[in-house]
Amino acid sequence: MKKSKRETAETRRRIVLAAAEAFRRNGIQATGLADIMAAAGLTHGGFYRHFDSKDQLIAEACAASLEAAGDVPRAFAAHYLSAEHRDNPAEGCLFAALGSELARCDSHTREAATAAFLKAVDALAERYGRVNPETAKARALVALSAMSGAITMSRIVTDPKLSAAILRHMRKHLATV
Amino acid sequence: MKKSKRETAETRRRIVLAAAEAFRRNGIQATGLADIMAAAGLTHGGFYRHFDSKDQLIAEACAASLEAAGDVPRAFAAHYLSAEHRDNPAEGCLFAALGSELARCDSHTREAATAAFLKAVDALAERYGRVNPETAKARALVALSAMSGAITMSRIVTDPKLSAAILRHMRKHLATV
DNA sequence: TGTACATCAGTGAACGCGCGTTCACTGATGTAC
DNA sequence: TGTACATCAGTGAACGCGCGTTCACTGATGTAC
Repeated sequence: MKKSKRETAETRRRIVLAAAEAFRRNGIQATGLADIMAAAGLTHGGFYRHFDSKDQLIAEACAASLEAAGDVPRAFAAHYLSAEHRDNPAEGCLFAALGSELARCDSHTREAATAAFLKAVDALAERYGRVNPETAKARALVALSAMSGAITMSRIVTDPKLSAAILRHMRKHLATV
Repeated sequence: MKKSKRETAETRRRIVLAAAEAFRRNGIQATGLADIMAAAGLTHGGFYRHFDSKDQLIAEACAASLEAAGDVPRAFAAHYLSAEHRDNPAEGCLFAALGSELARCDSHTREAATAAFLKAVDALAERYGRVNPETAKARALVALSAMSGAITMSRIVTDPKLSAAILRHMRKHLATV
């Protein structure tokens, strides 16, 4: 059942994207390779034709999640701090979905995360207009950290009103900065 | 080898505290019951004389972590956003250490977390002086979410200077609010 | 207060299970002639 | 262009391992008389 090079590359990509979603939805440790392979429409035996280890997939899946986030869109904070984002971690921000797990990942994964974070910081800083670049970058650092913390807290809390209040007040707060 | 009631209660407490530390240090899923029992100076077989399940221990250990945090001390933000706190998750804030894992825990655990978060919000709000209570509470919500996000980001990032900058800028930012 | 007995905290071995990983095998693909 | 063969993506079963959980057993404790 050998596949063409193009099919092989597509399969590999499918596995990475399935992993990126599953990790954000259920956590890295809680997601088994068999789950991911099944989500990609395969059996788990074939995994090692594409990757050396689960750790390698983790690094690539996280990089893919961060890449998919892309540049910071207009009205970024409003969308980031929405109930929709809170309720759909699988399609949302990696830092919010996996923050504390990410902090314990190996250096490959954390370096990918660092690069993507810096890229997001720069993209956001550019939108701060006519302040000096250092100040803009500092603001962006603060805003991104604060936003990911707010989404995480809004997901932990069991009271829906409190959860909504966390997002609403953080939105207002960042609008005034 | 039956133990006295007092000894039994002390043992139970020791298990909970060992779990609270181990969970924050290594993550909840990554920490085995045998690890915890060994840290408490016991063999793993005795676990079920004290708890019904790992989930029950998770809830109690998280509650203990949150309780140990206690009231919001003076110069709270400066200490919370320190390199020392960043480098010692085992003795630090539960939300920062386990945020994304906590968001996937059962309702018992998340309710304990919610109650403790609200308590911390109120304690911090009181320190905002002469603004009206609602505004103070909103500020406290924002500050606590932002701080936990900043510590988490500072732990993910591999560049020490960037990590320090995240904490420094968040400290400055919250000082001006 | 002293004795006989039921309780139960803790031990250490065992359980089933799911995990990451490996492997023999299949058969379509790509390559060499 | 056609044929023969090596490659290798994917399957499905198996591996060892560590996990949460259970259990028979031990012996000090607390209780009933």
